[in-house]
Amino acid sequence: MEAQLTDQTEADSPLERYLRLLEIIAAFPGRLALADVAALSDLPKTTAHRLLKGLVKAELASGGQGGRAYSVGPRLSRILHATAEDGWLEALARPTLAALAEDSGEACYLTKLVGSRVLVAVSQAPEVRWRSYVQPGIEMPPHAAATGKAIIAYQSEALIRQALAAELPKLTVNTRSDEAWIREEFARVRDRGYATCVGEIDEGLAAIAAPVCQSDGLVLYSVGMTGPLQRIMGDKLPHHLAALMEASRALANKLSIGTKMYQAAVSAPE
Amino acid sequence: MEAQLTDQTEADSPLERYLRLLEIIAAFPGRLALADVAALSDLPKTTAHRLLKGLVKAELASGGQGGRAYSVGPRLSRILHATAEDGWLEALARPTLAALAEDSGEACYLTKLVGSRVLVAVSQAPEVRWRSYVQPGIEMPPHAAATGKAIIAYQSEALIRQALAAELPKLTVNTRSDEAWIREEFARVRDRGYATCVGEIDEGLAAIAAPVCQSDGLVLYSVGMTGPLQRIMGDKLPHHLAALMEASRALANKLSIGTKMYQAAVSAPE
DNA sequence: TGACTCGTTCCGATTTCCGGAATACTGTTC
DNA sequence: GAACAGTATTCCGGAAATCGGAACGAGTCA
Repeated sequence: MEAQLTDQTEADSPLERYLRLLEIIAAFPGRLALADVAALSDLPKTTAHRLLKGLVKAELASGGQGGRAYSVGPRLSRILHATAEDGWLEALARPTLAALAEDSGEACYLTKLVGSRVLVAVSQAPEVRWRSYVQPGIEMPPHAAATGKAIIAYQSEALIRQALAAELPKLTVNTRSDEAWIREEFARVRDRGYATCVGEIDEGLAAIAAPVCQSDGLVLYSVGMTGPLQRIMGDKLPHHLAALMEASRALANKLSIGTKMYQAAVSAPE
Repeated sequence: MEAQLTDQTEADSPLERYLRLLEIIAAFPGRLALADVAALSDLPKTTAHRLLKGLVKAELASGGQGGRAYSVGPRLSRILHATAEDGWLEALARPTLAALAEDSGEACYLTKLVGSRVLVAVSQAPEVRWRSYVQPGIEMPPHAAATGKAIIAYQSEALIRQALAAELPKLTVNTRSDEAWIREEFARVRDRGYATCVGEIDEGLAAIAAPVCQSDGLVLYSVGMTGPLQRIMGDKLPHHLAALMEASRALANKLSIGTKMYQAAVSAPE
């Protein structure tokens, strides 16, 4: 072997190999087959195949099976988004949330996906009066909360399973904890484009929520509105829904630019 | 053999463990010590320590040594930036590049770091006439091109070594391929804040380039200007350099908005 | 000083990874 | 339809990495 030059290269751990492959498919997203990856990485086809399968299973890469065109999976984005201290997010989302809260007179908030959990990132109560307020940082149950459903329903099967593996408490008589129903509910959410919560967390409270879709189709955030059941689900529901969907679109626009700038800037040199 | 039911016990491969740790430190950046990570991940201290060291060595995480506060490293950002279609980048950079090209009358372009290679992301020729045009997507050699030097000179030792491990062809009589000289050149680049290429790629061509520095020091892009040697390196060089540095600052500003919000939010109590 | 916690190193048992050889699955050509 | 090229995928013995309990230095508080 001509191992003169490769000799000085540092230890080639399995982790390093995974990352090298990931960088290769990241450089040419969606246009590399197994043979290409193997050639570019100087690895035997067999080894490249095994490593790629590992990357796909970990959701770091996607494609592979039959489609034979690998690209970067959703997990990287999820990790980087989870790092965000919510300062910049707040600055971008606050105006939209404030307008939504003012228009509806209800509490509105933005949630984000952290691992397989859904946390409140930014919260905004309407000016009018103290009605309700959603504390930033609290966790939204994926099977009951509108914002929880609105995010989890759009995730990969692996992440959905992970989310549903957690304890799913029956909070009220309306709460459904059986997986079959929850999956049907997720299908309804995807079908309608928004999620609801009708007395499933608190008997008198309802909520509606919409996913915030990135340009690449990933859903890492959702925007929600909550209040007394009659006020949310009454005559004004169509109006609330229209405003919510409009807010979702506006946020998608801002966040898709803001997150990319944030990703460029995050991480510390030393 | 028939392990259909054991299917639900997710395989806990080493890669999966690495990622779980990474997600944990991503969720609480800069405030977790080893013991915390071990507790949150349900792993023995020893194992957590070993895995974290692996993450740090791979530049997926940073911190660790003594500082006892882990956070997400620069590598994830690099990978995600490599995958990003350059649409948003183009929208942000095009006006600045156009102004620079118009002012100088030369071809100007923005390059980005992809793995350990430097590729042209956005290119802009001056209106005046056909002079030269740099094709987006082509690779810039790290030892000869001004834009290559301007990015690689600011990277970590590991990435510099990786970049210089590639073949460094002697393109003209002026090209230097010996590592000692290249590292001195990188030091000069860091010292002056810009890079040059004087007939090192084509005998009659010269180029100048400046890194686009994020406010935290990370360099993922550089902006360059190229043209005939006499026109670039002649009397107008000071003017070109000033315009280039100004363009670099303008681009850095656009890309760093996220960081400033982040820092404002982080400078909190405790 | 002693008790405590922290990060770190050591090392045998265990597990995973490695990659050549062989196999299965396409779609194309004659 | 048979032969063929080009894929992706499985098999499996040898090699190498990982695992984590035990033990070690360094710092801290009482």
